[in-house]
Amino acid sequence: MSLPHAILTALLEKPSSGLELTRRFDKSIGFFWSATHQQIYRELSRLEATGLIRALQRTGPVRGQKKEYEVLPAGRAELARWTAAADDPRPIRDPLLLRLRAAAVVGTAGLDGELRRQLALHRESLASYRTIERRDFAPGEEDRGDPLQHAVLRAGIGLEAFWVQWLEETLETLPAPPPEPPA
Amino acid sequence: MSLPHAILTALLEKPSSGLELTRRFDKSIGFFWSATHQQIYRELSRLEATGLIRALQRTGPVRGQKKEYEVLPAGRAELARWTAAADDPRPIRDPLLLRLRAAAVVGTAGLDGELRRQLALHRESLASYRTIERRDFAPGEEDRGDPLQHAVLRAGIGLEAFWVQWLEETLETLPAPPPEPPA
DNA sequence: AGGTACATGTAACATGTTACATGATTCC
DNA sequence: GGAATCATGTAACATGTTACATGTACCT
Repeated sequence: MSLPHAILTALLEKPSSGLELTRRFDKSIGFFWSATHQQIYRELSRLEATGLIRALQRTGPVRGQKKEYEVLPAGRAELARWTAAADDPRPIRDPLLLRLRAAAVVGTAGLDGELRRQLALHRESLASYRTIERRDFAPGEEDRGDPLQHAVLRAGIGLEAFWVQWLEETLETLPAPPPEPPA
Repeated sequence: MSLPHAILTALLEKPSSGLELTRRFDKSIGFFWSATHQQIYRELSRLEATGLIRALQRTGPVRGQKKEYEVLPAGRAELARWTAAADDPRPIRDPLLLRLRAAAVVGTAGLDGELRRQLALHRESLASYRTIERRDFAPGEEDRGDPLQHAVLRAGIGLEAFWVQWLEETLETLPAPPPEPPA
């Protein structure tokens, strides 16, 4: 039950329409909770039906016309409750680890290349998070930025850094792949 | 599409019935890909229908009677293909990070206790993974255990260690919670 | 009038979760 | 024969993904 709360948070930060939310879920919020516009519209309808948000006044509900939502007091209360509620950490669930386990059974052919590919992608993510950190949380300058938002970003950086290091180590333990045949 | 491949891997390691698979998904495989028995039975039916596995001979298909499956050559081939296929890393998707972002908007009341709870749980997981590592991958003793399986375990250890460290850091940046009222 | 971007939505399906139903085997 | 355990399954629902449908606003 995270998506409704993600939307409540986004709407509290700034009342928005479905499409605007979709764009924000492609950027900052989407770094740790992605959602498509179909999910967002479905969830907006539910949140409105349960009285946690409401649409800002409009003459008639016409398709194709922008519809902005804002959070109602009940929505803010629900979000505050959820923020501090007991909820166990998500168990690890990663297809790449599954694939290593499968490779232990069916062989490592082609695995080396895929691990290098993943490594390159994680290095990219890591670099982009670090750029954001330098931009939004520069040290010294009188603590710009919310410390909680900084903690979230540090989590992203730490996780990407972990994967980079783990992939480098794992590539070393892998048997060398066959050399590329000359063209 | 990871569950079918998780099942193929498990069945290659050892042909099993649905319930036996369920138990194995509560242990080693489940550390990085969990599944309930309902999911497993549903997927076993599909894998059998698509010719990747088959049930070992039985007189009549009776409810309540054990049914063992084994992987067919097509299943092994599909697993090998999937192992080395290009598949982008899973984006981060963690409700706890969402909750921190929400707390930046609705306040940090009660957050401290929940972070400490999460920290305790991650410390437990970390300790249990390290115990397994000492047991199955003791150094020196002529490289017992598959290096790929060891890499998977190192990922679990690294991720739990990351969360422990991150939670410790984050708790320090949090404003102190109100003192407990005396009983 | 046509194209493009904006904006909201439906439909169908895949995956994951929760609750419940049914039968077989073993032990007392 | 009743309880506990083993074992397979159905049903209903929640969540997430993919493809498609419909309408508005603006520019040329």
